[in-house]
Amino acid sequence: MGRRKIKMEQVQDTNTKQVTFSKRRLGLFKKASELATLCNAEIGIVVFSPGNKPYSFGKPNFDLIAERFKSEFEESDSFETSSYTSRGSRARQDKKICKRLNSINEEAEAEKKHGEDLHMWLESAEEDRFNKPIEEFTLEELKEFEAKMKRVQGGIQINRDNMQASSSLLVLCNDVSMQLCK
Amino acid sequence: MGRRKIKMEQVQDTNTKQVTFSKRRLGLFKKASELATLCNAEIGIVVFSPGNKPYSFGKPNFDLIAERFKSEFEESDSFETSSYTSRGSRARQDKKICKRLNSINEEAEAEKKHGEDLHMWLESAEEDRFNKPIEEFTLEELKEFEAKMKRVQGGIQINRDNMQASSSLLVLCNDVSMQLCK
DNA sequence: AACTATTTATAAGA
DNA sequence: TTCTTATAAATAGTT
Repeated sequence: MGRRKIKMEQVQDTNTKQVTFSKRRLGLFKKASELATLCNAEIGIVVFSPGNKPYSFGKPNFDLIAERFKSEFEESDSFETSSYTSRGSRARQDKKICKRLNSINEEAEAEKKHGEDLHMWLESAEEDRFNKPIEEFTLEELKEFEAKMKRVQGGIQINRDNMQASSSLLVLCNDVSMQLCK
Repeated sequence: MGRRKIKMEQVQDTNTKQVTFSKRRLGLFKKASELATLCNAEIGIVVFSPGNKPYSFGKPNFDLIAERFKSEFEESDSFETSSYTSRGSRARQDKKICKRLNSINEEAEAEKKHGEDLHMWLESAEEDRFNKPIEEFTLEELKEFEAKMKRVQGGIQINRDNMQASSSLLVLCNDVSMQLCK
């Protein structure tokens, strides 16, 4: 997409890489915004630059949720009025949310679980559904699958609403990290 | 970017919107993949379709992205916090989330939704647009897995990144909701 | 699912 | 860094 076609590999020249990152990050966010608008979709993106600076994007309902969180935080710190103090307070709250997510991650011991997920999935797929398209899985089969997932992971529930809630937290973190690092 | 320029507003026709979503979500993920490759950047994306189906993308994987949140916030926050005050605030947040989760959790639809969500998750593994070198699993494991999935569904190719992202997200969601609502 | 006419993104260059 | 522009890439409407 430019004067020349480029290889899909890490750009070697540091400066060029930085320029490419800036341009493409903006492009990506624009695409995300369009997707959200055109399709009424909810999107959250986090990007860490090669220099490890975080950038994020979120649209649109998650922003509202994030706003709610912010309001709550500010409410709880109503005795502090200077913007400096407020920011400190915000940061503390933000940290707590992310710490919670993090501790969850540690507890999960992600690497191991991934392996177990894979094996579980394999087992489930193996049973008797050889030529069945995914659309034909019955609710019973799906429930059985879920039961197996639970055994492996000790209680996973695949629930859309929970996912949304969690995503809200993640996106809130994104939003926060963007502000902190602006 | 097509036969005609379109207005940046929600697409009205349901079918067209679905097609647009599919095309653009893939485009977005491809862009994200390129950005990650070219600039050695880390990226995480969560997208909910208009039908609330979750899709995600992560490179190198979702866990690492989440991990990055943690370190960023610990670096940015050197304040000590009164646990009393934060607990009050935290509790309010928790309550809000619980309320939200509960309100959405309608008994009548529960079973159906559950089945649909499982279905979604299975579907999310179908794409193979962004293959990456294997890190967490051995090549043998992946090949075996892929072979089995193909037998089951007649040609599914697993996207490791997407699967990991989905898996991680599920783990996060589950644990978050458990902590918040119990 | 494919296919193009067009629009959009962007690699180099200024 | 910001703007310009030639070209690659994405995609809206079509088949």
